[in-house]
Amino acid sequence: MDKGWGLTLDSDPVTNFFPSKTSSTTGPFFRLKQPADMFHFPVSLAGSSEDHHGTSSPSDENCLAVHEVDFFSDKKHRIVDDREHNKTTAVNVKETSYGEGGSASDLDIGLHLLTANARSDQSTVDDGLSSAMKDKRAKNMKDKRTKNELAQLQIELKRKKVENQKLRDMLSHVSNNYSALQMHLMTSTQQQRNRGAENIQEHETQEGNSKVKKHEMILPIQFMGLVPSSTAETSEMSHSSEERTRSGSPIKRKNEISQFNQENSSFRDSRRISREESSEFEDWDPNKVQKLNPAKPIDQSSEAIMRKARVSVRARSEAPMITDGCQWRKYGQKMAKGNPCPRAYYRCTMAIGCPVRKQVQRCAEDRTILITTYEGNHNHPLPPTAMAMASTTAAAANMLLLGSMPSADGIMNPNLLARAILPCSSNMATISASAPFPTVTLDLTQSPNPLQFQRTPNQFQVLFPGQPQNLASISATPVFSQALYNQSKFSGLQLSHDMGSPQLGHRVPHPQLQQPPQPTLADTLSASTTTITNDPSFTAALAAAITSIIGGAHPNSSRNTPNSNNNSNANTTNSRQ
DNA sequence: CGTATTTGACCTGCGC
DNA sequence: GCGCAGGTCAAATACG
Repeated sequence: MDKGWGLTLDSDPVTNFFPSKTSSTTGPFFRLKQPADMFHFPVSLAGSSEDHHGTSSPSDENCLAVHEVDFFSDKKHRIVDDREHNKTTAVNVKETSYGEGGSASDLDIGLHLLTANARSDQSTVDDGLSSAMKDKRAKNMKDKRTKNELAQLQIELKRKKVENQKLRDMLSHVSNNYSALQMHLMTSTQQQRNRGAENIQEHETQEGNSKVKKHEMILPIQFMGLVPSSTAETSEMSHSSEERTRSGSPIKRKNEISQFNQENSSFRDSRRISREESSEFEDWDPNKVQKLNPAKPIDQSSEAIMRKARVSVRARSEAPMITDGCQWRKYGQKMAKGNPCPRAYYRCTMAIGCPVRKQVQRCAEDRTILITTYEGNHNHPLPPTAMAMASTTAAAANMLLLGSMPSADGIMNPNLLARAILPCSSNMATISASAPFPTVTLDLTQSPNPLQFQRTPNQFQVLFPGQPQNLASISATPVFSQALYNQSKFSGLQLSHDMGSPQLGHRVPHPQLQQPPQPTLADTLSASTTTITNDPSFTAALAAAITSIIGGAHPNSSRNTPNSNNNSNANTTNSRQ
């Protein structure tokens, strides 16, 4: 502060100028009022340096260097390079400061010194300047203003980028917290039920209980698809076929085994598989694994079903496929019987060896409806935009898993289960246990105006119980997935229990099966609604979910097709070719 | 030129 | 055993 003056103006929109680095190091001193400005000052300085050098001219040496920097706040700061008492500079300070609405009262003591000095010398200086010099100077000023506007825009751009990055970090953080909280809630609920069940089933062996607990701890993690589960995935892939045979009707078991063997045989073909995938499957052997893991009947069989459980999402979309946040690579297309539209096969490419696949096909009856069928669990973290759909499908798959438990009829009545699971919207979610794989269908085509939700998410609590069409949109949220998951557990198991299950003897009984005070669906709905409405991340999750649904219908969303998304992951799946 | 998509061939299961 | 259908592979092709 020993050689320059700083001044500030709050309402002067005059274009600013930055001093060159040279000037800033040799003499002029910048004084900024607020510490926050110091944070961004280096960025501004860098831009200003270019401006000054780019317009350097003899006259520039006499030109004013007044800089107005619009930082985060609305306050604008003018930095003055006094150019060592140059009188011309002083004149321009006066012109720009007062002539455009600047208030002298806003000036600090430095300005007063400067302007006082300028006023005293103004007449003589102006008299000595030729009109040509004035024009030239005006031109230079204009150029500098333009360039500074550009610099300012660049600064703004940088600032926006920084803010975006911060927001992304925050969103990621919130998502992680949300996931953790969600899982904590789930495990707590499970443990609570376990405690209640343990009071009743005292005859159960300690081993059986440990299996159940392990099972219930594993499922939420995998089903929600919120954490990397490479180990879980590999274990999932190493399920014994024998355990698969315990989990369904003879037909279903046969299909599962054959399908799995088909996969296994193809995966074992070293010519066809990548090293990453082969490492995941090459050692698979039903008998071998059965020997190695003789004491994991529950999670093995459940995960085996999960592997083949499918979640079909029906949504209206003009795009080739809906935007679900994941990256997919198309690996095949086939004409399916009974549908003139081809069925496309996609594989998740967000991580090496991710087993998730999906089929995309247009509805034969209504070409505007896009049917996307998901299969498998992601073995990698998901971006927030993908979390919604992934968790929804995972929860639905879990609904299948628990709903397809063996019963007297092999598999319980799908329609009955669907109505029990989603009593308020049985026409939205349907379950098909027909061969080859159990499939739950989420019909999102009945949502009249999803944007309405985006605008007024608070309506959710009101609309949830009574408006199935909105439930469709809701179902795409992780929260509702949680509700779906819980409901499926309650309903499915309750039905299983009611209908009797002679084959349950082969499995470790679920605590819920023998827990007298079963939560009612109303309780579940109420709890789910409370959870949803109290969840601070719900709005973001809902927005992401809706975006994932709507995005597919947007013409521009086609850029999110595998064509455009797989660039960064191309070597992931292409490496095997 | 690297990567993604296309598309015919191939594999497997299932029904007859 | 044969044909059909679903699913996958991988060479050919397209694309940026």
